[in-house]
Amino acid sequence: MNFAEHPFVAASAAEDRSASIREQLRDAIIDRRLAPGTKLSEAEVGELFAVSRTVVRAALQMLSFEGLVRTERNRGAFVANPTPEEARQVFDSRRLIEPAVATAAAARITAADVVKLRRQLEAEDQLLGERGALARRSEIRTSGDFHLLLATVAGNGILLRFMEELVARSSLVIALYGRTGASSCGHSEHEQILAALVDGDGARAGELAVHHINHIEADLDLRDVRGLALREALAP
Amino acid sequence: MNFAEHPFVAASAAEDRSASIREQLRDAIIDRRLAPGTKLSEAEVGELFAVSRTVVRAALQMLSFEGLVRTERNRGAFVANPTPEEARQVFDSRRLIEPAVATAAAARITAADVVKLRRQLEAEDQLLGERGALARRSEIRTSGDFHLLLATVAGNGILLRFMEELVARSSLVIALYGRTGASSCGHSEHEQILAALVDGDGARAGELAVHHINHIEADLDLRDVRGLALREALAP
DNA sequence: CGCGCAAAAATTGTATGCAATCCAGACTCT
DNA sequence: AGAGTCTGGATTGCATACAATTTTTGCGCG
Repeated sequence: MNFAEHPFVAASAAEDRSASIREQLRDAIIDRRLAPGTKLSEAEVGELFAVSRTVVRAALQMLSFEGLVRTERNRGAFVANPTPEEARQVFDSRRLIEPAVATAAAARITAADVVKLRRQLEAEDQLLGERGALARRSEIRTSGDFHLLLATVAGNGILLRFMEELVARSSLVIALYGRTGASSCGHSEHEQILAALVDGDGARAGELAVHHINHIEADLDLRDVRGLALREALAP
Repeated sequence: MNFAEHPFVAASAAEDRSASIREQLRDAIIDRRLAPGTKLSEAEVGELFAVSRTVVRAALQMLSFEGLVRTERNRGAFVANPTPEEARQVFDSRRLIEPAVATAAAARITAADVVKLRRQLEAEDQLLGERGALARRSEIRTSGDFHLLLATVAGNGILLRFMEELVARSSLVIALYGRTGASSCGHSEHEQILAALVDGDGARAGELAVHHINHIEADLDLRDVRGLALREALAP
């Protein structure tokens, strides 16, 4: 039952399959097709992607480093289930890093960058118009891509990688604790940030970024309500 | 709540051998017993630690994520050889994160923390007194531990992990580009920062942290002089 | 003497087998 | 019945075997 032509795959080429699996799993986690706490059995994942456990393990290790899965020795890997405290730390970190990223981006942005960013905003717009849970999920991920694009423009590869992790974890947090997924990442705020960037107004871009993050976090319900942590998850 | 002490420690190295190997390799890289560009052959490392290539690969993958080794597909893993540009990015990132860490630490520091930090400073003092290249190397690493301790006190696990990576890469950069390894991490500045912390003066602690990083970077020689990049390394 | 070029050697990428560990459920004893 | 214990099955951790790829070596030729 290992038929190669599976729905996914197709994505990147045959080379570096563990990276490909990592990305697909990450996407699935981020838009919550995989619920937090879900067990990611090596054999099962391997069968799904038609690879051996070896490469699955590599992918899971990467995701573990990113904080998207939690691994327990001799027990396996599970989709991360961030606590409210961890969620706060994620947003604290973003509040620290993103304004600096925005400011740096303002100083380095090029016309080509602007084009890319506008395209990104259009993609958001489109999803915003659509209805349905699937669109909501894609919206969260797409919205995160805007922030990553910004970090790319900023030109600091290390901060970009940090941002990748933070954005991914944010998506997970939003999916978990978000009240109105819709306004999760106010679209107009992205536009305002972009406007500040093209004006070359780094300071304003930074401020807007902070406000933006505050708004996102304000939409979360981070009350400690984990009384029923008897079993982290119940879906095998 | 199985929240293992993340910072260093590593508990007993007996279990999880890949983590143990990762730490030993990291230490070796940081104090430059392993020169940048050195090839880390899986078989060789495995023989050295008496484990199979499987666990070596896991360790190398982790180090690759940390930016301490660079892996090329089908070619292997090499000790990272950061460019001046990467070095600047490391310090830019630290200038961004560390003041916030210091400020947060000032707000949360406890008496027990102060004791730990003082002990750390004493260890630095001792190494500062010793002569020899080995002491210099240990000094760089120990000095970094002060910063990590600070990040632990700050209480944000995510930023702590970022700091771990940044400090490790800094050590590598200092070893590579440092002029006077001795003053690489002015000891008195650590003391000043600690003093600000016990005063509860977060703002001052933050400022001192920035100055401190500036001093470290000022001691580097980051001119682009990589003309002889014919072979990244010559020591097999 | 240097320059391609092909085969061998070495090294990494992946799959698979085995031992150790964990979990679920049946069983026993009180 | 309830609590503890034991055993069977499943899953992970690790080592090893094999395939794919790169690097080196050896050789003939200009």
